[in-house]
Formats: sequence, structure tokens, C-alpha cells
Amino acid sequence: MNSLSTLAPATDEAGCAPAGTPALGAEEAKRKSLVFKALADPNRLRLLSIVKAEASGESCVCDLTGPLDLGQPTVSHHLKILVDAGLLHREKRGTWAYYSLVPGALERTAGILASL
Amino acid sequence: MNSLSTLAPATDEAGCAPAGTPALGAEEAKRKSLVFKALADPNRLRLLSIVKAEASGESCVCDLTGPLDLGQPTVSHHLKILVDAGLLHREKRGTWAYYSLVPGALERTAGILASL
DNA sequence: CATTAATATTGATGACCGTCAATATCGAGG
DNA sequence: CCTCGATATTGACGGTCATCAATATTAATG
Repeated sequence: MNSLSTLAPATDEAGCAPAGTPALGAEEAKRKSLVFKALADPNRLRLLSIVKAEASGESCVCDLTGPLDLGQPTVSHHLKILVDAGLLHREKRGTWAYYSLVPGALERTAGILASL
Repeated sequence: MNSLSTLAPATDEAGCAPAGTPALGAEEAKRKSLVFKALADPNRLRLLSIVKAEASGESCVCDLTGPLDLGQPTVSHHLKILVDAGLLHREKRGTWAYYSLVPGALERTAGILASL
């Protein structure tokens, strides 16, 4: 329970940058900062990079604990943060959990920067 | 002293995404995470937004302390972080300090996301 | 059902961050 | 030179974060 997702499917004012952009209100700023909080860690950037580089489009935790010099619980923790930020999608099949990039999430995040 | 600037003028492998992108090394990840750390705060996003919205292209601190509900030292602190991250440029004229967006900085940051 | 393997959760700890009050710096006028 | 106004720096404090060890959960398997 926690899909506020920061990168909501453009429910509100769909990504059109309503022209003037009146300097970002406090709430909106707080909401938008959440994605960047998720990106503000080297290991999480590496996780995203690894998942993105995977040909199949998905990686399981066991593939992610090796490259990063971190324990399994820490990796799980970072993955949760990325999921909560709306950047990664989690699918459990059997004992394994597969993580994949949420389509368009990185692009939408880049869009936040473009329309600051 | 501290212009490592995270958003270095593309000295290394100029923004071309060398094809394979071998999954982001530890150092590179750390360096890239610095910009996002700077963006991971609501008030800093608002500062960027205000500076960007300014027609003249620049704002002085006195114009920035009002909109954000923060004291002057705190605003100065945030501005310093944005400057160190290579996002803002600082120019002192007389008693006033004028801050402006570093040209292309936001676009380069968006590029980091695109080529993760 | 017991066991094992994969992943998630909890609790604790040390480091870092945002904020403020107080003070320092630095330039402009008088 | 002395004061004043604008900005920066310092030091302190509370909150958040990244990490780990230990434990819980859940699913496959014997």
C-alpha cells in the first residue's frame, strides 16, 4: 500500500506544461521531489541501470545483489523505494521477484525537469 | 572551491550513449547521483522553478526568500547546493547576488536519465 | 509436513540533511 | 571611517536515510 507513485499517469493537468508555469507550488514541489529522492542514491541508479540493460527487461533480486556490493536486505530496501517512486515494477513468480522498468517512467521524470 | 559540478561539460564520453552501456560503475553512479541529490528537495525545486520563470533570467536572493517560507540563511544554503551541483550560476554585482540557470544543465540532467 | 531457497521485514546504529539563530563578510553611502 | 543593507558562514539540533544482522514470510520440493 503506497502507490501515490509520484509519477502518476498524468491524471491532473496532463503533461502539457500549461504555458506560464507559475513557479511551482509547495505541494507540487514536494510531490515532484519524491522521484528525485529515489534517484539520489548511487546504488539505486545502478539498480535502474542494471534492470534497464537486461535484455529480457527484467531482473530478479539474486541478479542484483552481486554487482552492487550490498547485502540482500539492503537491495530489497532500495528496490522497494524505486517501486514506490513509480520507477520499477515488481512481479513475483514462484519464489523469485522480477523487477522491470515502468514504461515511460524515466521519460516522465525527465519531463519534470524540462517543465520546471 | 567545489566545482566538480557533476554536470561536467561532457568531458568524458560525450553524451552519445556508447551503445551497450555496461551497467553504470560505482564511481560514475556516485557522481551522477549528486545532481539528483540536489534536486531531491522541494524547496530547491521551487528555487529552480522561480529562477527559470524569471523573465530576466536571473533572481537575487531577496526575491527568493519571500516565496519560499524559509529564512535567508537557509535559502543561501540551498542556492549553494544548486550551484555546486552545476545547476545554477551565481554572479555577484554590488551587494546583490544574482542566480541564473546554467544553460543546458537541466537538459543534461534529463540526458542522464535517458541514458541510464 | 519438514526443509530449503528466495525475498521481505524489523530494529538498531551511525551518517547525513534541512532548518534556524547568531555572526561574519563585503560592498555602498554618508 | 563608520554604518547599513545584502548575503554568506558557523554551530547546533532534530529528523531522515543507508546499511546491516537477525528474523519472518512464502513457495517449491522431497
